[in-house]
Amino acid sequence: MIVSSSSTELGRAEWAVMEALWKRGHSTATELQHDLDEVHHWAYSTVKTMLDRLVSKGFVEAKRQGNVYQYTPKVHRRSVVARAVDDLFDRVLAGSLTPMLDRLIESRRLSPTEIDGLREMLDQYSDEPEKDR
Amino acid sequence: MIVSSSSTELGRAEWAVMEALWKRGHSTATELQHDLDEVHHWAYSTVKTMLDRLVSKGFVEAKRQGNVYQYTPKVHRRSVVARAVDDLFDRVLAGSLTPMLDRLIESRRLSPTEIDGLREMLDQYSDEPEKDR
DNA sequence: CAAAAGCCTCTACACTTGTAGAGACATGAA
DNA sequence: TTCATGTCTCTACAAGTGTAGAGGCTTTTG
Repeated sequence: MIVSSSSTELGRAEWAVMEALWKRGHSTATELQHDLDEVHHWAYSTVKTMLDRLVSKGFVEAKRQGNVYQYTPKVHRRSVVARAVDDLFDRVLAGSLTPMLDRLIESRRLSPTEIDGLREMLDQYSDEPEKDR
Repeated sequence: MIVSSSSTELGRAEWAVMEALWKRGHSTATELQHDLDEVHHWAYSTVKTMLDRLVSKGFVEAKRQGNVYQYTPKVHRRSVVARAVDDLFDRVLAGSLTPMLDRLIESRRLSPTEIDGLREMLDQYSDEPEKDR
């Protein structure tokens, strides 16, 4: 097959597929399609296309096993999330962070536990020497 | 002119134009094009297209003054940022926030001042009663 | 007035993303 | 062996996004 592209970004649907794949660790297209079917009613070929695109973007690895492909994430969720966050910064916030943090707080998305965790991180962070910028 | 679309999301270039417009408060296409020219070498018509798309998306208002259009933001930066942040959450983080905060810290994007600010916000936040979820 | 300059409108095109149908191949069951 | 079933490959298409050229009106200027 010849699907080719190479952007670094994932669309919504692609994310959903990645999430499903991360959840399973590795999987076939059919399995994923079933998993995803609970939420998104995508045809097999839709999921397959997504997977193949993810492969050409380097997020997923495909190994043929007999006549079936096993797909495996090639990247950790952490790092992809990191990229997405960075992306939002560069793209949207362009340097000014506080509006975002502000928003985090405002929208009540932080659980008390998360707040504590964040406090710890902050403490830790301000102890450490500053790296760049 | 008949450019029509209506998604709620802004692409990179659209963001850049919005930023430039917010900075000025209101502006003509030509002015914006000049402003943006320092970073992005966009043709006049490129900027104009962006503006018109932003208008049909409801982010910007266009008023004809004589033979020239004055463009004005119809939405506050805050709220658009908020939307973008929410979007990233729903799309990417799907509930688990800490990786994101983690990332914030990790990437050294927080200035000491911001950290202090954040501390304050956290304090304030944990005093307030919890709203939903 | 004629030419230049400035801003506008139209139109277009390539790439990305979401979504999927149609037909091909293989493999197990009748 | 033939058929059904599972899986794959190819192809396509619409909407969204980045990018811009070409040509048209109007206002300024020589």
